[in-house]
This record gives sequence, structure tokens and C-alpha cells, in this order.
Amino acid sequence: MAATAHADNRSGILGAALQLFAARGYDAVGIQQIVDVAGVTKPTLYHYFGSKLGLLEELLAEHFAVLHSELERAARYRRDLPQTLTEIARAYFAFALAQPAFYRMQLGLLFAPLESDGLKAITHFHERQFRVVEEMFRAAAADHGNMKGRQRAYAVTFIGMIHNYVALCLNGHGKLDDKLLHQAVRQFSHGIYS
Amino acid sequence: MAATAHADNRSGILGAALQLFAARGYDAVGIQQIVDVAGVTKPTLYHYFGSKLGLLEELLAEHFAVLHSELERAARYRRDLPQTLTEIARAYFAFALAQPAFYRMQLGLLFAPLESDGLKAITHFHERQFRVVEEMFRAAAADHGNMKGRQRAYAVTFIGMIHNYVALCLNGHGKLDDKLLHQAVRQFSHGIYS
DNA sequence: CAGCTTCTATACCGATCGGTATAGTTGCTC
DNA sequence: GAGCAACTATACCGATCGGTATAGAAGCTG
Repeated sequence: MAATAHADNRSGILGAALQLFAARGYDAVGIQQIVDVAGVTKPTLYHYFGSKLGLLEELLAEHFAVLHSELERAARYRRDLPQTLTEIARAYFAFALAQPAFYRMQLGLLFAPLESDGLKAITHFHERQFRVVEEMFRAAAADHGNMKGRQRAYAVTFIGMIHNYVALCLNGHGKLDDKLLHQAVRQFSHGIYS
Repeated sequence: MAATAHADNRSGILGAALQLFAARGYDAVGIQQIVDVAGVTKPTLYHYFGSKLGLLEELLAEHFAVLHSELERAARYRRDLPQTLTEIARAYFAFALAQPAFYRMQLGLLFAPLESDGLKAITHFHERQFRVVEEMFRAAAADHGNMKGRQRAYAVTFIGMIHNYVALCLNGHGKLDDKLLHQAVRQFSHGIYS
């Protein structure tokens, strides 16, 4: 049956690529390894994705679509900044728990070298996350006059802190639970003296 | 002259490798490219460094030695936590300004995939930085009773935040000056409502 | 000059790189 | 059954991968 085989092979390739990219990195993984793990051959991969980079882009697009929709829901400001921050962090934590391999992979791409294919492919997605959170801070600034002009810095710092916590937990130093969630938000909001 | 040629070739290879690793990533750079840029041939590189990974390790060791000595000086706690935090951040900022290419490279290795050679090579250096800063927080805890048991989290978060700011500036979004320095320390200490 | 160590170049190794030309095979439509 | 689009395997491409065997300069010591 072609339809089933189609879906199986396509998603099988995506799954194998995700697992390998997360474990060893985009550049360090060869096409041959991916198709071996997926149980197909190279022409099949090239039929669906056109190139190695195309495969990566498709992988990013499909997974980030989920995160972005959750993030936009969480980042709707309802005049309660601590609550909204908690929701945003919760969206990231939940995503990391649901897709740990993908989260690890995109973390690796976050600080990837400037001229690397990986960074070029992922920049747009990260930029979009920054904009969503920045927009939330802009809306919140109406209620918190003292954060004028720093919305961008806040967005970047907050997301960066979340990535930090998630990275720690992905490496076994901690657990992504509600306790850590509130600790992160409290530290971001009131600093270490709170 | 052998002595001069020795030093020239060795450091020339290190410089070429740093530039290329920072620009394209460890895995994406070939030995041939490195020796081409350095103006030598492969046996010369293998004479000095033994392998590609050995070259990376030597590069890390030489540069981190500088950062670590500065960091240990900055992290000596003198019963003034804001001042000490500022000193630590200043050490990182100064290092990033002096060695932007290296800083970019080690950032890329920070979140590198678990099984990548790069991460294995750099983990020990990052761990050492965490320990130094954690130790400082432990000493400071005597004066700040409310941060019991969170010294490790503080160290990781603080260094993570610094890396975040440096990464931003390395990508052109901001300037690593004293203004940013104090903003970072204030945000870490008192949160966004300060 | 002999002998030794240190360093460097030519030329090469097998393996793997990303990617593809060709030839089906399959299932659907008419 | 004919024709067609979608899909997949065999076998191959030139280029590059990390690494090395061999040989020869260069300088230093006796």
C-alpha cells in the first residue's frame, strides 16, 4: 500500500534524523546513517526532502509549529505578569518534556556558528519566539512603568533562562516540575534576594 | 630557523582552527581547510596535535587558562555580593571582547549534542567555571541567609545569563559595556521589577 | 663530517561525504 | 489492459573525510 508506506517512510526518516541530530549534531551525522536507522535507502530520503538541509528544515518546521501555537496561547497578556510568565515557562517545559530529543537539538542550534547551515535554518524560528514574548512584555509595560524600553532584553533573557533550566534538566541535573517552574519565574521577577 | 618556524606553524594552526571552528563549527571544518588557511600541510598539524580532537583540546586549554585565572581572581568573595557579581561578569565580558572568536566557539560547544566530541572536550572546563562561581555563592551565603542550598542553581543561572548577553552582543544586538554589565547584575540580583 | 632530533612536504590510504542516474515496482485511473 | 504518478532500490558519481608511510630538510652535538 503506497499511502501507508509513504507516511511510514517519511515519518520514519524524520524520526531517525531527529534522534541522530540530537545525539551527535547535524554536521556529524551522515545521510547514510539516517537512512540505515530509518530502514530505507537514500533515494527515498531525497524524494521526500530534496537535501540534507531540506530534511532539517522540515524537522524544525513541524516541531516548532507545535511550540509556537502553545507559546502564543501562553503569552496572551491578561494583566497578570507573573501568571503569564509562568504560563510561558510552562509551555516551554511541557514542550521539552514531550520532545526532549528535539529540544536538545534546537538548543544545539541556538548557539551554532554563524555560517553554519543549522543556524541559518533555525534563526527565523527563534526570532519568532522572541517577538511573541517581547510583545507580551510590551503589553505588560502599560501596567509596569519601570520596564520601559527593555522589553526586548527581557524577552531574550527570559527565554534564555528557560533554555538554561531545560538544558540542565535534560542533562540530568534536576527535574522539569512545577517547583522548578516557579523558582525560575520568581528568580526572573525578583532576583536572587527574593 | 627551526625554533621560529616551530612557533609560527603551531600557533598559525591554532589560529586558523579557531577562526574556522568559530565560523563553521568543529564538525563542519576539515583538516585540509585548517592547514590551507594556516599555510602548512597535514603532517605538520599531526606532528603538533596528534589528531583533530587533540587540536581542539589544545585550543580549549590555552584559551580557558586565561579565562579561569581571571575568573578565580574576580570570584574571590569580599563580603560584597553585588560587587563580586559585577567583577565576575566583567571578567567574562572582557574575555569575550578580547577573544570573540573563541567565545563564540565555546558557546557553540556549550549546548552541543551529548555524544559529540566537542561537548566531551569542553565539559570539564565549564564544570570548573561552575564550581568557582558556586563556591563564591557558598561563601556569600553566610551573609545572605535566604539563598540556602541554591548556590549551584545561582551559579549556573548567572553564568548562563552572562553567556546570553555575550551571545547577543556577538551577534550585533548590543554592546558589551559597563552599562550592560550593571544591567545584567541588577536584573540577576533584583529581577525585572527593580 | 657523522649522528641525532625536530620538523615538514609529497603522495597516498580506505572510508565516507552529499547527491543522483537508471530502472523498476506499486497502485490508481481510464 | 494502457497509461500515469508516486515511490523505492541498485549502483554509482566526484569530492572530501581523518589520518599516515616515507622521505627529506634543518639545526644541533659530538
